[in-house]
Amino acid sequence: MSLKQQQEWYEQQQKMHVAVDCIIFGFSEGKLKLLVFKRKLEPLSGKWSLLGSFVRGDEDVKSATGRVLYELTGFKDVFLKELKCYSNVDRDPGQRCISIAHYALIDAEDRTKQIVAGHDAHWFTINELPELVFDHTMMAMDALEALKAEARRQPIGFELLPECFTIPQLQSLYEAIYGKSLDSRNFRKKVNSFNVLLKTNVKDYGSSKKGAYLYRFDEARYNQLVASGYDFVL
Amino acid sequence: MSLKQQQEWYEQQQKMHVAVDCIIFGFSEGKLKLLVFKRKLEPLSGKWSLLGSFVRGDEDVKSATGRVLYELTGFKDVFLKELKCYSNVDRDPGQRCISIAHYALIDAEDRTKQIVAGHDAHWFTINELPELVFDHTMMAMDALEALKAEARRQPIGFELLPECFTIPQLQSLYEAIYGKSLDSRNFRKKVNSFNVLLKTNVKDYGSSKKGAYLYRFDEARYNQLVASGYDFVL
DNA sequence: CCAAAAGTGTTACACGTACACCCATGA
DNA sequence: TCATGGGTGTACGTGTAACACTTTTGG
Repeated sequence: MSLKQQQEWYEQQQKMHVAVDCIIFGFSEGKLKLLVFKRKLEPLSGKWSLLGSFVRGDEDVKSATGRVLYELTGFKDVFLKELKCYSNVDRDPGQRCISIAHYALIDAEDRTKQIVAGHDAHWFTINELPELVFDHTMMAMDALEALKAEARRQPIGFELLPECFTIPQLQSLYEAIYGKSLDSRNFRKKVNSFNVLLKTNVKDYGSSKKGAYLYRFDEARYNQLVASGYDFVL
Repeated sequence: MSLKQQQEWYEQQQKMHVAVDCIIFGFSEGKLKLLVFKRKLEPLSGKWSLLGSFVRGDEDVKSATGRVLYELTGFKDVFLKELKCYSNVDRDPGQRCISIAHYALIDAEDRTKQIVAGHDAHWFTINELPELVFDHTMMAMDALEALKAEARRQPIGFELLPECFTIPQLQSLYEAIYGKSLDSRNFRKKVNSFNVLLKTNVKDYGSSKKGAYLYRFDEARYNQLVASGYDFVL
């Protein structure tokens, strides 16, 4: 096949819109939450929707997700993991459009409140999600499953917490992810066995009179654990 | 935003070619293998390549993968699992083109020999792979990692074997996937504990004088195990 | 009778899991 | 002083991993 023929053949093939959608997980008030936005485009303008965008000609899919996440939340270097490609022929009533979904883990407490207000966005607890446009509800369910599965392979829980956190906070995060309560003694034992926590001398009195010690985590050791594929079952 | 504006906006967005590629795993002669094809298109015509195709307007991504797999190998209802979306801007020197890769598990012994000959294809042992076009080598490496990870979650090993197989065959398959040797007593104990094997009275004398009993697996029990998310660590 | 692969049990150790009480503090 | 959440140790059972010998049969 000549180069010209090849170019013609490429042209014959149907092109498609390629979008990205992002399931944004956060953790606040002891609950696992999802950040969803009021859609600004027809069709279904005004309905709740995941964060999304079309992929530009000069960026790859993950960059596109990172870009739109940055544009709307100001967060950079967010934990982003590819979930799945959604490609049903009629998933978008506008035009043929496939979407590659990623999920993101961010610290919801932090600066997000203003951002949320400024973009018609809202944090919903995962089991109180409103109806979402298109196949976004499916994406959210799939992402939750993936998060559960991933939580036992990697210590991703930390991505959802602020820099300093208490053990009870960490435990309640894992309880929220797994949807069941854990024994605090066994939890501490396990977490300590990984040697990824650095105890500070500071106590957090936010949720008890006695106060709980704040920890930060040991990045080096943490990355080492992730790289070695350690199993993080809690 | 009006419907017209929305349509215009959709149109402004760059469309892309959307392709699928398929990493086809097989198991024969005690080795884990990959089926690769001589590329028939410029650029890089004649080089080794994974099985691929463009996605048509009337099919989703997984269907497209299934279709091209069927067209070239005649296999239907193959185990297919989405791997990852490859979307580097310059991954295809022809045009901007993203590709969603799946991996497939098929019984390599079976009917594939004629097919292979008829399509300029070849089974390569995974650690003797030739150079592949574009980012296909990366896809193959990623697929192997994913297969290893998946093998401990689901009893996918069976997909790669003929209907009847011996325990030593099954063991050597897992040894090939994990890249290490396993203790035969522990292996049998573990496999038996799943109750997915049905012993036949037939022996296979292909690899020993004594002969090894052939087993088939219990579909019902197998599907039940997969559904319950049982951990299949060997 | 020998080589080559199939098949079979037991033991030690690690890890997961269940479980109850004291501590520190603010109200 | 009491209510609330933080923090600690032990005992038991399950599952994993290490280990060697007998059986069958074709050449």
